[in-house]
Amino acid sequence: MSDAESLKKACADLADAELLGFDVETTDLDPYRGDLRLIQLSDGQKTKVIDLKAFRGKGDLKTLPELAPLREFLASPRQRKVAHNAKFDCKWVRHHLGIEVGNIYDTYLASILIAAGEGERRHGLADVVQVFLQRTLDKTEQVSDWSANELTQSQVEYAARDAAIMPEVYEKLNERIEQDALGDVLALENDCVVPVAEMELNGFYLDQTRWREQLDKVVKEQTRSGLELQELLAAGVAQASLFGRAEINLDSQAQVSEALLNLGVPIPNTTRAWELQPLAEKFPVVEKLLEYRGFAKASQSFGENILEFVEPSTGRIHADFRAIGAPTGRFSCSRPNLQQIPHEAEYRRCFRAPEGRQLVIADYSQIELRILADFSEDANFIAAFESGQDFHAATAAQVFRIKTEDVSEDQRSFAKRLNFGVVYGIGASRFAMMTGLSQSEAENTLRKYFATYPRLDEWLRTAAATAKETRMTRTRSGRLAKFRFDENDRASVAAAQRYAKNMPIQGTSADILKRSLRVLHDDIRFSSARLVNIVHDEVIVECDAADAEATHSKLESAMTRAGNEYVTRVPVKVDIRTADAWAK
DNA sequence: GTGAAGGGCCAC
DNA sequence: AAACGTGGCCCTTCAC
Repeated sequence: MSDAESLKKACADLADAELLGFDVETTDLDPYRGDLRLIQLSDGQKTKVIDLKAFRGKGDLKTLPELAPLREFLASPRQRKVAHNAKFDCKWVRHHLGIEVGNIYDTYLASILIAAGEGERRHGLADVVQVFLQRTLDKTEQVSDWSANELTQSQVEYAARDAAIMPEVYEKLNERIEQDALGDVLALENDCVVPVAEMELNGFYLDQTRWREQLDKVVKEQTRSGLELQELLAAGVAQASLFGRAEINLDSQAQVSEALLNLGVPIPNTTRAWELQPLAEKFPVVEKLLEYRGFAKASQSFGENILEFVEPSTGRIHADFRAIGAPTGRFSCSRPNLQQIPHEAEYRRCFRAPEGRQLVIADYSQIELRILADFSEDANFIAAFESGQDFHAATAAQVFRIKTEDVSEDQRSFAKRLNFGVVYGIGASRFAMMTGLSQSEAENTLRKYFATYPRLDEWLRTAAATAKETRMTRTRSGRLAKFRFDENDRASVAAAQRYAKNMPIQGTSADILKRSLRVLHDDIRFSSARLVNIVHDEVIVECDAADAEATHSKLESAMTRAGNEYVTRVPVKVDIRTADAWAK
């Protein structure tokens, strides 16, 4: 339909439904580039396909009175809107109709939660319909031309079908969600859809001039370093090649390895930085290679490519966040990945607040260790946090049985690396390699560590043992991870056990971050504050300079409250600052 | 030309 | 022989 009267009637027709399939068709994948063409709503019996093309000519869709019934309908929390990858639909409705969709149920996220990290299962709507309804869904019209003046019968039918099937998909999926006790974690995920959709629409402002200045510097350095490296490597190639000096592709590890061999450098199995590092002192060419690699990485991964993601109409970067990017529940981010911007100030200072705005940057302090303390209920581990002192120094004091003020820099460093290693299920050999201790010294230190924290030791052992039996584990929200391993393959058992130790910790951290996004969203509504980036345990909000103080306390409070919902035996600490830019 | 695999490295 | 968890993206290499 495409007129005001029938739109009003359509909304009234569906008003009594508790559950509605919800879908949109658009002329592009990017809401900043294309138009929202169709909105489809269905209770499973009655299906309404609303063509916005006719309304577009009449004014701004955000305020057009004729669309008011639709906007109210979508915003209302009364009907549950069931959509597949609802983030997509929410972004379009938010951007083009100015509406925050109320009461979302995302079957895409539900399907991923049910799969619990198992197998290579796909989660497109057609895949989910196949698995849960044993029916084949034709998606060929998905990529058809949705900008045509007149849509074909086939297009309209396709659009209607996608919405009409959703209530049925919901029934089947939700049955499994209940069976697998995934209701709470799905609610957590559904609550995040709108905050994440808005974060992507908000984008993160990048100072392109600063970025380019930094890039120019790096490229110059890379060129200089590359020439010098070429010089040093040429000596090796000259002997090997009758034609004398040949250009080496410095980005080819095969060519570089060969040249290094010719120079008599005893290269290890790999040419990774941490393997080459010990050789750098003896061989200037290795040192030069490492220097070159640093500049190459910087210019290739954090150069022009990032600038290409700046949306011209906003001057900002609108990255793509996947809510369940990892089976642990962590987000992943791409195009570009704003979660891997180098920590150095030269890069992060380019991500700044525009004129008149400020950034409020908050992160959970040592959240994974606090979660581990909370899980294990180890009195000493908890005490180390409750002391309020430097945590790694406090553990060093406990492990080495000395006063905190007597802890040496070395001892603190050992404690720090142990604390982090433990979260990943580290073994003595890896710890030895990491610290330069001998195997037996490493074993000794680990033994002392676990003697200090007996309940922690116990928790980790139980996690590993249970994993072997049940082949699954959960986070605090009930997020489930299943894993496969071959009982006869010791390496695969060990890998599964490390995962079983780490997943509940990493995953609970993800739960907490997600919860904080929802709490924050509700707290900053109707203010100038906008969520612009998240990095696993960090949240970045941009706001008017005048609102900085209020935003600061709202963010701190939201994150603390979210943390306290999942971590109760250990204090949750949020480090927070207001700044012009992301850099410290 | 396109795509997958592998090495390498950035983040937490 | 041995590897400490989760990602994305760059480049080269190699197959089609």
